[in-house]
Amino acid sequence: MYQNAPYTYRHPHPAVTTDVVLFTIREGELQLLLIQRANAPYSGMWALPGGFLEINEDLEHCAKRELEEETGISGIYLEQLYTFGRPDRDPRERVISVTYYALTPSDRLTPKAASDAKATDWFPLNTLPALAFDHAEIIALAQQRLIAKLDYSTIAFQFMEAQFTLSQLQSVYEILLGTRLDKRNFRKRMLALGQIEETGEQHRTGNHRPARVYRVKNPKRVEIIK
Amino acid sequence: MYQNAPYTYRHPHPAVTTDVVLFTIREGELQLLLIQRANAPYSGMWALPGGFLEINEDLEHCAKRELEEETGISGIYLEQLYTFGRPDRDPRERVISVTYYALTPSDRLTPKAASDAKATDWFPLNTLPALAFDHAEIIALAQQRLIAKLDYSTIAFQFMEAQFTLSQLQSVYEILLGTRLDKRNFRKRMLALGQIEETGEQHRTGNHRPARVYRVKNPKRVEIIK
DNA sequence: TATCTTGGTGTACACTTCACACTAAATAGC
DNA sequence: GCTATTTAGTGTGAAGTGTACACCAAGATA
Repeated sequence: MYQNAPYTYRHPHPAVTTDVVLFTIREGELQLLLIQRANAPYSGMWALPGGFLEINEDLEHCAKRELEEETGISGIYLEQLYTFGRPDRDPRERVISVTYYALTPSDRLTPKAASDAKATDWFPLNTLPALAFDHAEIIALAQQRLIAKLDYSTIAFQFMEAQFTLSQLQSVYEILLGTRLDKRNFRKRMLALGQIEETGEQHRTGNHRPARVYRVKNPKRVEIIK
Repeated sequence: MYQNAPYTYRHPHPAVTTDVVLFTIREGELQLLLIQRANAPYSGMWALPGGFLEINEDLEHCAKRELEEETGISGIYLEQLYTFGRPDRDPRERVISVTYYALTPSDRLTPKAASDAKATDWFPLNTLPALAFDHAEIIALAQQRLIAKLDYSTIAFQFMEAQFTLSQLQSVYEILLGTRLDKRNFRKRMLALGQIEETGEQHRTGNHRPARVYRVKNPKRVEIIK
């Protein structure tokens, strides 16, 4: 199958891939999206969605394309995480992986069975299956970065639907931080950011007072806050 | 010259390089190290020290090796900055550049004329020469990251010699932030970090009281501070 | 010994963060 | 339709953190 190989270089070149750590909040937990590998190496094991960079493709485009091809998910905001390049991280050849992370609301998902019939599923971070390559390391770094960013950015808003209540937002923060937060202080802080506004609508559910509905003023934008 | 080219792939592969943004404080300014290109493309223009990844070499090793080969500077702590990969960023072929940044005290430098006779020099950030490739963009990002990290890490200690006075440290912060700082508050804050300690020695210079000398407790380590 | 220069120190006020408890509005069951 | 239940929504005081600010100390020089 290499018989027509037309790509020849004077010096050896590594392959370049992108991989995406896509987080969501589901079932009261932080979860992430994995695909099951159909082929060697690591056949049957789970891995981050990702794949090889095309020769005239922007890195971020590659990450988005592979994510969509493998999981059907598109239109989300990616942020570059880190570039992994240990010489032995892929047994086939030298592979440099430029990794990205992203957050999505839990309904936007529909991780449809991908084109090439691999399985696709969400996993809670504390019950991950056996992972291919150095993907466990990548995930650990992504989680660390996500938690750190909670403190000084509006990154958590990316977990929210277009419309949400303050209780829902608080619940997201509580899950991510692993602690309960004070309701009054939380609301004060969120409103003081000036990044969300009331829609005027109400959200009714269950036998209790309805909640005011909010939206993010400029979604797709992660603001850095003092 | 391609006649013996033995490196053949089924799919096209990009080249991978590393580039390093090395900052120092010199002459009361933030400066960075550039090398003058001897060959096309961008011959005669200035560029970040860096070069092609060897096929079995770790990314960070490559960055350190190229830095040493081109400038004679070694033994400094690098941190990965970002990976740049716009398809047209290098006119020769597709090149992905994994960039690093680093800080060094101003005396450790000796940017010796490099092996292949290119010029090497320090430049203040506001009077940079014409830069090759997308290196202006890389430098801008590195500077932004450096300033941001001042706030929540001990990164500035990496500009210091092994021994330094609090006035010298304050001067570094003032140059980086572009403002004057209050002496008492600055000292209080630095000492409260618990990252520096007195050596017991004194630093005498000029006709005034000598200054106490401090050292960083664990150099080579950038601590994240609340 | 007087002058000059940088090194070194404490306190009061403003502001931010944190702890804390009750009323409001809707639903469901009787 | 009244009561119970459940989540939504609101303010204040205390503690802690950050900021502004001025004088004495120690050595060098003339």
